Amino acid sequence: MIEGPVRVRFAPSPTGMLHIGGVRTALFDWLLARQTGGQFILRIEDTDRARYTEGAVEDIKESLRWYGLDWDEGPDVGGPAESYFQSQRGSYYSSAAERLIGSGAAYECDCTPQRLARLRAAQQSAGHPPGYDGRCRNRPREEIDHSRRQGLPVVVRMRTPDRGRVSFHDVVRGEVGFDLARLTDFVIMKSDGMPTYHLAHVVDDHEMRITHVLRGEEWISSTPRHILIQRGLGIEAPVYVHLPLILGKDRSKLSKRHGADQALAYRDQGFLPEALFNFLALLGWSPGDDTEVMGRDEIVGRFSLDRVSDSPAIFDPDKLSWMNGVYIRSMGNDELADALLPVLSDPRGGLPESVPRPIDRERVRELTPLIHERLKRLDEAPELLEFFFVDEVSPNPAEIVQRKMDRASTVAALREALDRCRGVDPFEAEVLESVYRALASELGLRAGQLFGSMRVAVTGRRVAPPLFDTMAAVGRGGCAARMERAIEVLEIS
RNA sequence: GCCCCGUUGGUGCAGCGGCCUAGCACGUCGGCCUUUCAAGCCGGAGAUCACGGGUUCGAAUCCCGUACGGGGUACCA
Repeated sequence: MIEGPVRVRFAPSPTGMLHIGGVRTALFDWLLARQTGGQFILRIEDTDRARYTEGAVEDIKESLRWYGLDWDEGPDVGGPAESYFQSQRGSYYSSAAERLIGSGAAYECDCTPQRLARLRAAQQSAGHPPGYDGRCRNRPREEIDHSRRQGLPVVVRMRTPDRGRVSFHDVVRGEVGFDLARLTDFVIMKSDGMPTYHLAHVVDDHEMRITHVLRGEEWISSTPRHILIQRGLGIEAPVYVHLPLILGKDRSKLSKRHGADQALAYRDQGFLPEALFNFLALLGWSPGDDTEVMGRDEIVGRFSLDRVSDSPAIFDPDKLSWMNGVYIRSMGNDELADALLPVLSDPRGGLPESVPRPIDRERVRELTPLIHERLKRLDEAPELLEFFFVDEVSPNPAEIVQRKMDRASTVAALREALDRCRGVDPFEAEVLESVYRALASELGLRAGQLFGSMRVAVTGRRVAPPLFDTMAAVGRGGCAARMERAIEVLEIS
């Protein structure tokens, strides 16, 4: 447990749609902030002009909102450290870079990309590790200024120690050490005047008084660079928490191949944010006992960094589906119906276009109980409810005929069923059941035989919600018409 | 190549030196319920705790090595 409020940030780079791994990181940030009464800050790291993607910032915000991760400072809500876009915080980075140059911790470099590429190629072919060779370490100021006037690109590099070790404490992994000899002078200011990630986030985390840095494990090996920059600037390091990566079921990096990897894809596939929240919380963390289904508040209460796993978390879509089903079943009827309405109305994947819009909300509320516990994802509803909304279904004759029956006996049974249909009063499940149970025994049929034929006749499907509830919902007229149609189908084919 | 991290049934997680004849969940198989499918309930199969050495009275748990997996090694984050 952490004593005192934390300040944590989620700092995505708007280079594409937000990935599910990013949401998990943001979730852990958020949990920590809410648990300790601290602040969760959203900061946009848009220092890479080449990879900037239009719409990515909107996607990040929309994703966080859908998952219920509200930020206390950042875009749209502002805050004391405004701006929360790195592209608008240039002066912080340039003055930090100047200080580093002034103290000799960093220096300017006018090596061209071509030279660096050649250097790298030579190192690789010679079997050496790639890295900057330090050509500009002691170049006189005038030479660099001259290059700048010539329009040559000039960057700022950290002067890294040639030997020694740097080590830091990671909450998840403990003491982690690196040999400085293999860390070459890295760029902190690019030639376009933008800082690199290494400089920018260190400056901002300090400026924004971030206490805990939670990020993916892929960052652990660049942490020594961040320590070096902090030392150069004379600022204190935050607490580092490197979260285990999320891998697919085949233990490779999560990607489109594993199904949805984009944060909002889950919304579009009919998952509930509460289910994803719960599921994602368990990716790299566990409460210590066998509890799995937990609501937001319970997770906020039980979350703890020292229970974060140090081995990768595997994303199991089957388990997510199961959990989503659990959350769907826990919803109230009207709540589910209201969630289903937009899904059913969707022109793509919703009910057929022939069903007039808007879809009747009351009707959906009546039908929801019939599919409630059969649903794992909201987007399964249109398929399950379709036959209630269309005028006619087309039953397959082979499916109407049940085991140990033939066409003739089935037709005879359906004729009787159709006949009884007119006399059922009121036309409700309970009455229907007693009428048709009686019919089955009169005909010498097993209940399953009669009901099976009727089910296919009325719904057009072999698998459907309980027959009599379904019939009551379809109504007397509809049931009669559909049974007539089934008899026809059997007779003409 | 080099550096860093990891390794418990098909899968996810629990286990933090004796309570482990290794627990829970997903999946799977069987049964009950039953008009189909679900849901629910009951039960089963499934792990020499990656491998090899140590330390210890005692190791899934600590140490070393090997194998395998992952991450990093940019004027990307």
